[in-house]
Amino acid sequence: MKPDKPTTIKEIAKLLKVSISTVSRALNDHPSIGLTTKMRVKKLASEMNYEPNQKAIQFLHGKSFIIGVILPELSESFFSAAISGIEDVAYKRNYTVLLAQSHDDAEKEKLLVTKMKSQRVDGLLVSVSKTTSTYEHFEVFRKLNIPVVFFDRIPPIKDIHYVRSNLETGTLDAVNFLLKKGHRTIGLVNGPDTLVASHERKEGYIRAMTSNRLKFDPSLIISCDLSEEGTVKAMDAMLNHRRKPTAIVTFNDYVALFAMRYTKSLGLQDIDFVSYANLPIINYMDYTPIASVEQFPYKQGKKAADILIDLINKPRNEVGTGQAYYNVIVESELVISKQK
Amino acid sequence: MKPDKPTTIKEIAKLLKVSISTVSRALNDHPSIGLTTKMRVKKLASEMNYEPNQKAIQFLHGKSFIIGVILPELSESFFSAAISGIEDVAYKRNYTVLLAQSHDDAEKEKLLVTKMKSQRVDGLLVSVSKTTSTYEHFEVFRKLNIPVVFFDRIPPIKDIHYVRSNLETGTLDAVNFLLKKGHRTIGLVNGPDTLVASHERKEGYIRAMTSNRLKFDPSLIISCDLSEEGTVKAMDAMLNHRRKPTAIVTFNDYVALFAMRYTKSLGLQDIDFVSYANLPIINYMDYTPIASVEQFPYKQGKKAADILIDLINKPRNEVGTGQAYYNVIVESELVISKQK
DNA sequence: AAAAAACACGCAAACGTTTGATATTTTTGG
DNA sequence: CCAAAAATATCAAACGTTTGCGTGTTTTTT
Repeated sequence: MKPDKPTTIKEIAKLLKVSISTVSRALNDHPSIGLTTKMRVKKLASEMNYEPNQKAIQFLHGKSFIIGVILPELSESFFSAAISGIEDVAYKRNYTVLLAQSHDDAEKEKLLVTKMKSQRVDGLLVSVSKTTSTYEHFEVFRKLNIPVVFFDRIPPIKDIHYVRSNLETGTLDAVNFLLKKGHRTIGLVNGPDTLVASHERKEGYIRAMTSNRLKFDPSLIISCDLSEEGTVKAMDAMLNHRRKPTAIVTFNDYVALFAMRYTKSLGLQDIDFVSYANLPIINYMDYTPIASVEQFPYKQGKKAADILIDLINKPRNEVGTGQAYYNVIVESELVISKQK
Repeated sequence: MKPDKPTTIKEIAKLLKVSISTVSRALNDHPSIGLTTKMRVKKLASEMNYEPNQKAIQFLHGKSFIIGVILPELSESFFSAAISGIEDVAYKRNYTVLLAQSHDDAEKEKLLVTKMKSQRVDGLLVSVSKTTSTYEHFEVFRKLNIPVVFFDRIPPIKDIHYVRSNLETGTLDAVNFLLKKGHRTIGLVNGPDTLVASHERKEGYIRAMTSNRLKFDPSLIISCDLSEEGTVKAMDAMLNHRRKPTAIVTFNDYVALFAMRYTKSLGLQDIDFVSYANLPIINYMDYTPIASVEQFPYKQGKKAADILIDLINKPRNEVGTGQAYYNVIVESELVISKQK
């Protein structure tokens, strides 16, 4: 067996003594090719294991059928779930996925954006890194009219397409759930005030309290830096509060774990925890939150990819003519843990 | 701002009134272009935000600078770590990564292989799905002389390149470690006998015992199906063994968790566990194995990608002329947990 | 001062495919 | 049986870039 170069349309044409264009059209079921020729061409093509050279095709009409995806960390289960959603719609709609992780490094992210550009991706899906503070590197894509859709971690700028989850409603549900269980003093171990996500949790918390005609006590919301030490410090404050909470909402599952481990080490067993994210690991924990706000990363990924591909195939938007931007909110939802 | 088409070399040439080839050579620092022209060209190019059209280049010399990666599940931390390794070398060596998950579905895997082929990847990195039992779909690549490197889950066929870990030495270390701690009766909750991985663990176990002049008791190795129920059943047998083990090696961290949870529920606290994989989650557990066999997925990914890219750039191997295959074993290593 | 070397640049082909315009053949209807 | 219509097939351009070869200048060498 020779080190074959892949079969080309040209060779098929030569062997069949027809023109190149005939072969091309035959393979694409063009109406102006006779049935018999079509058959002959297709037969030989499959015999020769012909596979159209996508590079040539992509080059020809300036489309790559590749979407670029830049996200911070695949090892975070949120993102690995999201990428599955992205992949699934991409493959369904005949695109392939060029993947890259920024590892939460703004510089790496910039570099990746350039790389994506030179690979001529048809569109870009981005969840920005934690350290990213400027956003001009995405402007190139705007100039080239290549759509960019942000998801989950979206930059604080105007006129962008994005998909994100709304934690406010999830938090509302969470607090309502705890209220219904009879809790009256509910703490919130929140994240840094700088995060939008912290703000949403807080708002949801407040809405739940006030809509139940309960007074909202700001001192029951304590921010932490999400580390174990930070969590412990926050929990200390929480447990020494004059109104000691009987239930606590934590910023995410890790904070919940830290907090639960700490309360347990103090011999406290009677605090109910509710958390966010619903990581798979909580299924393996000894003590788990009694409920979790699920953000549906798979769904978010799917939605984002769908929008991106829609944008790619949408008739060219004239920039300036009051472009519409997709701003999709995937509602979060409270999931009550199966009690073991 | 018009909906720009990207700048081409041609436009630069026209504006500068030089030939296309001059521009091309200038940009590539070809020696036969004068310094002044080079400067002028480069200046204008960057002003016009020129970015070479990779599609055209790739098409021209039939190289895509893309490596395809097919793996079962990104949500498994082994693979998400591996992909980071792959990515890192790929980017370092100027390749990009086309990613796809088979979700352990053999059919999907086949489809993906086809897709990768038509995208004309320069090479393929594969960890085969659990359900894959035939391997002809990879033969196409062999015919086209596109290198394929398997990693971790490698197919049982000859003449392939692969990178995998060797669990035998890790197991050896693990058992030795337990022996040194004074344990004399050590159990092994193993996986299904059909897995190579189970076999390696068993061999390591046996080697450790015999090399320490201890009699090897086959009844202390119990297979399970890796589910929670299966683990419990295996543990039951283990705990009712006439020689009740004081230490147990488990097939992986999940089995360890199940087993530990079960022993704890029985009020047993004095069994030492050693496990495999070293998942990040064990840092969050209440009871953790005292040591873990690490398989270095990041390193494996890196190594595999390096080999793949080497193969891509290696002068065309004439098939038939006694080709050499890379068979790399990444040794596993025992990691002793930091005691909290 | 003539020949040789060095330098700077341009021409045109090639990569594999699609596609609008055009040419050839077959069929149809009168 | 002929023109017109329908069916079938071909031609050639285009996509953006690289690169071997050729050619016209300048500079250096003897």
